[in-house]
Amino acid sequence: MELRRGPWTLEEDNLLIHYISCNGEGRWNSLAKCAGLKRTGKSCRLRWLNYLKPDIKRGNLTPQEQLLILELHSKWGNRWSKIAECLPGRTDNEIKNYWRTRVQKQARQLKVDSNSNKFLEAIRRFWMPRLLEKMEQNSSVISSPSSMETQKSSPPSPVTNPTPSMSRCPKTSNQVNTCDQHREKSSTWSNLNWDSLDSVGNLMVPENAENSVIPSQVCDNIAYDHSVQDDYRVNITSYDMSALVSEDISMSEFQVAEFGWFGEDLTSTSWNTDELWEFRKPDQELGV
DNA sequence: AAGGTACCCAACCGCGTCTCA
DNA sequence: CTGAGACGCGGTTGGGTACCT
Repeated sequence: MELRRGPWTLEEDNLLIHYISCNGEGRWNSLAKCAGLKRTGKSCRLRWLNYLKPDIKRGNLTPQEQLLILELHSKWGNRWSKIAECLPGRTDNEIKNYWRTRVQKQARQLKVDSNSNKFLEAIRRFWMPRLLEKMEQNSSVISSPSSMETQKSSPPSPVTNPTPSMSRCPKTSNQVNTCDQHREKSSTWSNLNWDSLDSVGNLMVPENAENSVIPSQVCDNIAYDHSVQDDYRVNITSYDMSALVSEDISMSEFQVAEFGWFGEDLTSTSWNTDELWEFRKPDQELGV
């Protein structure tokens, strides 16, 4: 029998869902045959785990999820499945994609290794606090959680949307995107402060940034202290970020190539205001 | 308007580990 | 113990879409 490859069709999704709902998952090779799917067991498993499984959370990663990913990756490295265990409803594939497309891109532009201490410290000392600051700002203009627009995490709907089209939020006009735009800026990082952030948290990048490095004396002297408890799954919302925002290091000590990432997330991520409030409730557990 | 580019993400691939006969 | 099949993980690719020039 010739095996099918490529994108799954609605019919295939329905076959897989129906079979698993009746017989459970596992034994993927035989499952594929019994369900009448011309797919490998591997393909069926992947489709189920990454897309069709009912408890999969759709939509962009919330800021707190992003923070958790950064923190866990600094501890565990590319252990995507292990990291995914701490983010209910998120798949290792999704987290891996996030890391590769967002985080590693920033590291490349900084010309540092995404696993280096320098990059980690840049994240922890500036991006995370800045993200939290943005969250504070956003929450302060919100009158009440109940009035917020709510984005419910919805299970995949293969019947109506087997392969959802991607949607990218348009970039704001003042967002920094390209090296050409960077070259237009003449300021130096020694002059950089938080006022260099645009309205959505992007850092406005100076001309000479691409040749700059983060001073090692700054990063190397910092003891890397993981304050996160091992049981991330339980403590996902009680993660204390206060230490991150209380550090007294000026931005001018760091020289970076582009910090568009968190700012971009703040605009492109459809994290909702309910989640912001949830993030501020220290004792609440997240979907565990 | 059209072509080029960047981005996102679903899906595939290779390989290591596990399980069981 | 060993070999085969199943499973799971991490790396990579390719297609679709949005944005840019």
